[in-house]
Amino acid sequence: MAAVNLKQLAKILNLSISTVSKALRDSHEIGDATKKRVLAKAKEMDYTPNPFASGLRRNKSKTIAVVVPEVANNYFSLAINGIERIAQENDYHVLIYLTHEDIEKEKGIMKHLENKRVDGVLMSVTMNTNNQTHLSDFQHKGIPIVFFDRICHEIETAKITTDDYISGINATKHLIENNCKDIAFLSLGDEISIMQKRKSGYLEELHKNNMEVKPERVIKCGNDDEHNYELVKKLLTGKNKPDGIFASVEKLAITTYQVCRELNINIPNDVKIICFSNLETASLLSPSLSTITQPAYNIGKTAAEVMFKYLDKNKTYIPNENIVLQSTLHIRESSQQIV
Amino acid sequence: MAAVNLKQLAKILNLSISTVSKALRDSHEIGDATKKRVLAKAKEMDYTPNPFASGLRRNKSKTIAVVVPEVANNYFSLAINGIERIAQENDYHVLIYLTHEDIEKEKGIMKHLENKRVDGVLMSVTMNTNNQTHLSDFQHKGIPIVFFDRICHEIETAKITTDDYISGINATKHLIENNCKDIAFLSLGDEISIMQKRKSGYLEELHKNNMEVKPERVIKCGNDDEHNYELVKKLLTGKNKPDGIFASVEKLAITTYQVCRELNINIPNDVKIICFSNLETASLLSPSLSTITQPAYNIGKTAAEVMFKYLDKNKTYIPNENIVLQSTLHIRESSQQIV
DNA sequence: ACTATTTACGCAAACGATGTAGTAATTTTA
DNA sequence: TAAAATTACTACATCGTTTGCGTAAATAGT
Repeated sequence: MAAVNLKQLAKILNLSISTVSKALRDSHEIGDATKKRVLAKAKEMDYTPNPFASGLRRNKSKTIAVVVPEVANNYFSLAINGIERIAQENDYHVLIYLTHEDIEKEKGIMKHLENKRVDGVLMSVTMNTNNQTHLSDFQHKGIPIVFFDRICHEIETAKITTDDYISGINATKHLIENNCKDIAFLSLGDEISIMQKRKSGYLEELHKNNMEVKPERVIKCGNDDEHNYELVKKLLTGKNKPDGIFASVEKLAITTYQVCRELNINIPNDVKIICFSNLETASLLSPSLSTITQPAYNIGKTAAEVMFKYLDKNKTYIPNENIVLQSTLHIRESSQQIV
Repeated sequence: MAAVNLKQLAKILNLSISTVSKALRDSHEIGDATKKRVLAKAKEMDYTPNPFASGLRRNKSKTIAVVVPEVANNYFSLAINGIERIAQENDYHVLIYLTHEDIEKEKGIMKHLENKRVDGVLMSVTMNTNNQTHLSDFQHKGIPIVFFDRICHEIETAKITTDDYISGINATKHLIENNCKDIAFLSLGDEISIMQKRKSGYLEELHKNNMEVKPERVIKCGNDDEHNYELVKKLLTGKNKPDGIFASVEKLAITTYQVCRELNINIPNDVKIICFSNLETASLLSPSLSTITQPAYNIGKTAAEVMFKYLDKNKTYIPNENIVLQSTLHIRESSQQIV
């Protein structure tokens, strides 16, 4: 019942502890016959090395951490799926930490992880992460970070993103092609880079089409869903309504749908909507929702692969590298001009 | 930059390692003045104890594992949310493992966890977990398990579930009240207890209403989405179609929606649908989806709380306990008789 | 004033695995 | 055939913390 350890195995086999240890690690110092004997007994006794002992000795945790804002989110849960897959393949364990978009919580989590509990961190920062000293401090402790999606430009490391700027352009262009004259952009905060990029694409495309860029059409939403609801409601109330909405994240599109339902605004007749989303049921919504869909699973998978590429080589320093995966545009009813 | 350890702290403070250690743990053996001096220096030097060393010494990992079939699933991601919250409050770390409904993977994961890497496991078993020896073996290693939702009756421990039998009755009753004469039940496998309970509720209610219980109306779906699609398509093709569908899990309802779309079957006119689901966008679907919604966040939270109740007392044995939380029925368009 | 007790600290042995440095016995080499 | 090299093992220090025990000095008790 109690876990068997090397000492007990050694005693039973009439060998020294180090011989058993080496045999299990297939060292050349140990004879083949002995190795076989040890392996057999170890299997029989169901021996498995104590991770704390070897972690302490080898200074390796065989664990990575994933730090994300939320898990009850289609994008992040798919990314975690990809990460977990690669971690299992590499015989690694995955710790998960949720920041709930709280920068203080993010700092606290990083502090907790500084003590070598993990070999590396995969993260998507908070919407409020405008200052990165807690991240560079962390890096200087010798633990590598790889960013995905919500990256931190100032930190030198690998960053996995999607083509947010292009997607921003394409989404906006699509709305314009479908006759939108006045497009609003729903942003989630404005600190983080993906928002800047998506917004840049939006602004750039407006500009290219000689459309007026009205600052009040960029709505800075946040983490409080009710407040977001009010913001969107205000946007869609009164005479001066936009006829197109580009939501930078899924939940803001959902909020918009709810507001439209309350205000009896018809999508896409009165207002057209497109958004970044990994919603499975996008095509089943009423009306079906046009999305820019990020390859979330692959983003997670890629982030993990990059991390392990360096961990395998025992490199704690990961040089700057930008890996950009492509999102796909799924045009559905919510953004289409009705003919 | 390199992490500072007790030895270095002790040298700087001109104290012994044990004094520093005890001071940090607020031992009564250490004088107040010394304690203050140590605490201050530790903070200044940013000391944090090595988790492997203390884990090894104290035989405590300060970590729990969550083993679930999927994470890209509204129910489980909400549950994880609740678990993570409680874990953070208790200064614990959360490892996550996905079985992808693969019983062999589940066994492998449990084997990996046997070596005291975690202090406890919160789990929802695979749809195929019909044999529990790997779980009882695990328990006998002295690591407690708490089950949530997909429980294993045979294992003696705490189990957090919802009122699945009652919900099964209520959902079926609701369909009958809305004039359904021939209701199909979409099951996910048939091994696990929640399926048995949901199905029992369904069968019981049919029986109570003197409705014929046709075995072919219980469709055993699985983990292969395409195969499920075919099963549902077959169910809804031809003359002898059911006029009501009770989907035991969210994804089977989504599949049903997709099939209905392909076959041009009108919901709820031709067939009414209700399902267990934590889909945020249930009310935005076309038609809006009637659901039995489980308190997923609270289930996770409760499971974690029960676990910590025992971990705090250093009890590795958790006696049998069934905690049942209530689901709520949300009636929407998909199941309603049109008047 | 002389013995008990308390206070405040240090020593050293764990925890379990790993890896370096040894050491006999055997084999190879010159 | 003596020296060198290889083989197959063991002893032991080490990773960083924790903790039981020991012990001086200070304090209290009689």
